[in-house]
Amino acid sequence: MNLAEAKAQFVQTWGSLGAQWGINRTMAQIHALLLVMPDPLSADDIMAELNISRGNTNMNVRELINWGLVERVLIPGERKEFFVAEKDIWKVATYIARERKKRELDPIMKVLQQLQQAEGDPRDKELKAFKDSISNINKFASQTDKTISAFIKSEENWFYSSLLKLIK
Amino acid sequence: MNLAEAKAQFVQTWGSLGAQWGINRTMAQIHALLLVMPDPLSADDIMAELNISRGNTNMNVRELINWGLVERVLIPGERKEFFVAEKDIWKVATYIARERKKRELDPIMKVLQQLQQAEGDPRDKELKAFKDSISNINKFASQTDKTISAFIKSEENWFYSSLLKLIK
DNA sequence: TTGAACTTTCAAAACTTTATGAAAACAAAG
DNA sequence: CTTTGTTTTCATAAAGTTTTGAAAGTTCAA
Repeated sequence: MNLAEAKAQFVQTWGSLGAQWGINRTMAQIHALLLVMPDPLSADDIMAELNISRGNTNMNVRELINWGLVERVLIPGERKEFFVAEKDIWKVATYIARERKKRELDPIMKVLQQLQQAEGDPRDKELKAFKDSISNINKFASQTDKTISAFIKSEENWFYSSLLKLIK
Repeated sequence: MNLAEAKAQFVQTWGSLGAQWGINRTMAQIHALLLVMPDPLSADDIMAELNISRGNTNMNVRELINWGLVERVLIPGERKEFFVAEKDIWKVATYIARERKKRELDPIMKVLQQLQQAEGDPRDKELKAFKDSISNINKFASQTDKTISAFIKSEENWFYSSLLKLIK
């Protein structure tokens, strides 16, 4: 397998992986393409490389920027905008963790809190069983939340401490 | 909020959460319903409770059984089949982890192995950059794989050790 | 101010996934 | 073997998601 083939394979694999997660195929493919390209690409480059429309490119690049996985860069003398992906895979993982926590874990924890307040006769066995189930799920969710927060934080600290070294 | 409302809310929330993951909405709703019901339900119960068709019920229950999240139970004197969900949320988490590892992580690791073999002039800078990227992703994937395996294994051990206590 | 280069939006079309329900298959009881 | 209650399958319908591309919007140099 040569370099071009390998790159294409990577883009395609990352794409179908993304699809299995909540991320859409094109968004994952654009991310893969940028991950594998050392230099910034323009919207036109991405369109040509992946054979997708301008609108599609624009939409998905914007979403990647929202997730913090891709950055706009300006190249002096060029009018177009260019894009690069965060290459440090640990950072990528923490950005994804942060985003998914926000979108998935936080909302369910909120609902679980409410469900614990379910009212009724305290001697009702069914009610008791329900509250127990919810309480267990709640404990699990809190534990998971703490773990993810710690993971995200560890990466942030790493970032700030190296920033500190840099400016000191 | 009374018990019935709380249950309905839980089923609905768990359902939309599942949809954000790879799991489909109905599958997650059936799971939630069984989680919250102390006694086994039949296919007809599920159909009535969630307003879905027989085919849909059958398909999604089967998938839940594949994942190990739900079990068929036979009730003496009844001709129908009944279903119960695993209620221990930690076990649920490990079953899901196991299934997702198998479907998502294992295949990508296989591809990454292959991509490291990409051929070409060893002095080519681009090739070198590509191999470096892949190598980093690979390291990350292995680390993740180990962590998940450890998690799955810890649960298995816990299971076997309590089984042992039980029969001893 | 104009117009060329570029980006963004959005309604409609293409595509993908999921659900339905009638029919087939199966299994227990008579 | 036949009837009856039940589960499974599968072609088709419905719902949901993603993509397209043309039009509107923006920016900037001249």
